[in-house]
Amino acid sequence: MTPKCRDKEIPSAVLHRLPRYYRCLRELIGQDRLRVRSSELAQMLGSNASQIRQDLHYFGEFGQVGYGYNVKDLYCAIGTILGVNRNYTAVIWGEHGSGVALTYLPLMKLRGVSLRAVFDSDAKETMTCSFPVLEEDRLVPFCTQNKIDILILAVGREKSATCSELLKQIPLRGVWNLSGATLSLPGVTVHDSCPTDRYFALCCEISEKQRAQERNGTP
Amino acid sequence: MTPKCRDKEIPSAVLHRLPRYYRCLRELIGQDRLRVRSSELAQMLGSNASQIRQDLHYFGEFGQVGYGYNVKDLYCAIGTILGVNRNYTAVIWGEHGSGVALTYLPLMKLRGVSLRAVFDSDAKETMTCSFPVLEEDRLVPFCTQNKIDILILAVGREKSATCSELLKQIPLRGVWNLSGATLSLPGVTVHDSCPTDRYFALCCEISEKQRAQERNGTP
DNA sequence: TAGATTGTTAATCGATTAACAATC
DNA sequence: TAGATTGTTAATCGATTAACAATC
Repeated sequence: MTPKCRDKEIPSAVLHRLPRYYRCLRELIGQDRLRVRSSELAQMLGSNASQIRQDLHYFGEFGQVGYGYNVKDLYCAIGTILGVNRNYTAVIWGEHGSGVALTYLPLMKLRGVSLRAVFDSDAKETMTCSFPVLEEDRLVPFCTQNKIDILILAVGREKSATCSELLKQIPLRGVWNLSGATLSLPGVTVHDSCPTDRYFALCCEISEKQRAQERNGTP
Repeated sequence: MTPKCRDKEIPSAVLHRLPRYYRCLRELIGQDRLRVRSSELAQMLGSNASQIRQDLHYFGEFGQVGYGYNVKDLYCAIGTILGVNRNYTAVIWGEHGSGVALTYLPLMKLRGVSLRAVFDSDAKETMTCSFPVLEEDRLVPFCTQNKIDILILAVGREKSATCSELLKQIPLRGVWNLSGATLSLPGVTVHDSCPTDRYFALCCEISEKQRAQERNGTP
């Protein structure tokens, strides 16, 4: 039941769906479900049974023909693929409170997320934080000494331009870049995701619908 | 130079890239650039000149052969497509501070985003907020009376199950669903994006690399 | 004019869905 | 056993990239 060691890389579309599968399975465990069919997973995720089987197939054979999947086994297997039990350590680098703000999102309490510190100089007065809030000049030594794996970059667009140089001094494994600017850090896995973009994609779709209505004369 | 009224729907891949184009063009305006080539945009975005031209082509002909694109014109045109000047109004619904926390992200100060209120019962003690923080029982009347367009749902997974009924009572245009749960709201455009998922996708990729290294015996 | 760069069609690539033999 | 459901291959669909004529 251990994940296959495929030579192929995981297709990016599959990789980005895995966390959703993981959440879905955690929910099923909460409901004390023991087995689940690909068709059920598909329904929960608004996807397609074929896709579920196809996706899981990249990692091995987790299911049993005529039965389905064992919920706990599949949950553990996907957890392993996601690296949840490697317990990567993380810090947040924000400004004007954006760093501390992120600690209030449900994310930070999840299994597999080990937040060690927040760097956010001017946050102290405006909100309380249950993680240590440190000064920016401690960023490089702190991350180096504590072998931090992941940095969550939540500074604004303007400041982010100046961050690259500092980040190059830290032996990170990955950066989750929420700043909106483009980072180039050789050897470091960088995932960009600008929260703004999702909001405006939603606006765009709404606006499209409105335009269509206006064209058709619906008042 | 006004966007074409194509009958075709915007392909989802294109729609999700538009906000990035928009950000990119704003940066160029900040640099007082007047014109830009598709190849330059491509480089800034880590994409492909062909793709830029192909994408823009869905909306009309913004460029000039042999010259490129006028930065300001293109910026305005994409703004129109995104619906920025429709100035959709929004509220946030969070809990345990997650709602107020979102107001600290740079998002909320952008043009085209009109945040009107935050509903987050137990946030008041932990942080200050520059937007009105209201009690949850005012959610439905407030949104209805003020004709709120978009609701940003930032409550936790558990609570979100109970939100649907309340949300159905509000005539919203769209919901940006950060809760991780699946919402079904007939007639309302819903965009799901669970911040957790991006973090774990990053972990997954890092973990994959580590596995590959371990296989090859790199210590 | 000549060089540059678009709009647009065609070719390629990857991702999704359908179908079904294998089998518990 | 018979029914159910997987793993897996094949077919379809959509998205990306390449190529080039049109033209400023």
